Amino acid sequence: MGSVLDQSGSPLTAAATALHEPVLRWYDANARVLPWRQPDAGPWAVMVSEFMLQQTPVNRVLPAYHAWLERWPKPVDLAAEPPGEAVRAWDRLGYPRRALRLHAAAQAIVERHGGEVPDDHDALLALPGVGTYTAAAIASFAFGQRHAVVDTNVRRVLARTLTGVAQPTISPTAADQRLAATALPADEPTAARWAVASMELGALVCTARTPKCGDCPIRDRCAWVLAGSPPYDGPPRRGQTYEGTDRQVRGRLLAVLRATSDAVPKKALDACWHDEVQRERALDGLVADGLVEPLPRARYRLPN
DNA sequence: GAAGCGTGGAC
DNA sequence: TGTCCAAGCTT
Repeated sequence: MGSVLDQSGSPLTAAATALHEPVLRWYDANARVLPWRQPDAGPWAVMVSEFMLQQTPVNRVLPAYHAWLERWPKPVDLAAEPPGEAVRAWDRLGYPRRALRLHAAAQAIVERHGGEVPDDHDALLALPGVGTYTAAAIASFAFGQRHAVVDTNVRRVLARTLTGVAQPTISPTAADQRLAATALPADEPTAARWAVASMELGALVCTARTPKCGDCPIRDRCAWVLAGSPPYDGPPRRGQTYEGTDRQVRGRLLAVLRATSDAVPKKALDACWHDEVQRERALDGLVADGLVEPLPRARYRLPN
């Protein structure tokens, strides 16, 4: 599939290479100070941050992140706890299955890697809850390796600057990965800096809603801006409904269980939602997911 | 490949 | 006010 146009030395590669210097300079001057970027943040801290940042904004992650690492400074500390404690400490970050997977990943790290977060991309990818993005992010941010780190920010930056469209495709594609790989600087340390810098540019300047093109270090070579910033022209992005969904019911049930370490009578859970059919379905789903443990005499708690 | 999975802030 | 969006993963 490798067209000549995708190989090094192509116009696309030249366009990408022209972005590196200004973006790296911009990052050095404008990067946010975030705890997982500090010198004392090891691979475990980076890994915890990446799990929490999957679909949850930075500002809401910060308090949970600090509490988590204070309580569980190493993978072995988390692995020694019941999974329910991870779910409780997850608080209201959302998608609590991530807490379960982070706990399972910590156990796998203890069992397979001597308690140290592995630096190998494939070993990372094999951990529960670690997909393409997170494996590349940990390998790049924590270990300085050269990987295409493709999240929604990077997809948007590349869609605008190189493809010339207002928004990336609705879901990630193999083409995104190829484009990001093409845009990656050749040498390892520069690639690692580019990964975090291009992501930060997407988070702070090249934003989804109202991009701050006036502050952008590469506006003079952005394909989208040079094309006159044409509006999004693609299939409608279906918004997520939430009110009345099983998700909402699950959230309410779990909120009750998080609030106490005691076994909760089913009657207390029944008060969460009026529709019995939906309520039972949601509760069954939580049990099936391992987020809730049923006990004798119609009682429930977070898993032990 | 689509669907399912939380929660809250911003405009 | 409702819609969109936020460092995705799993089945």
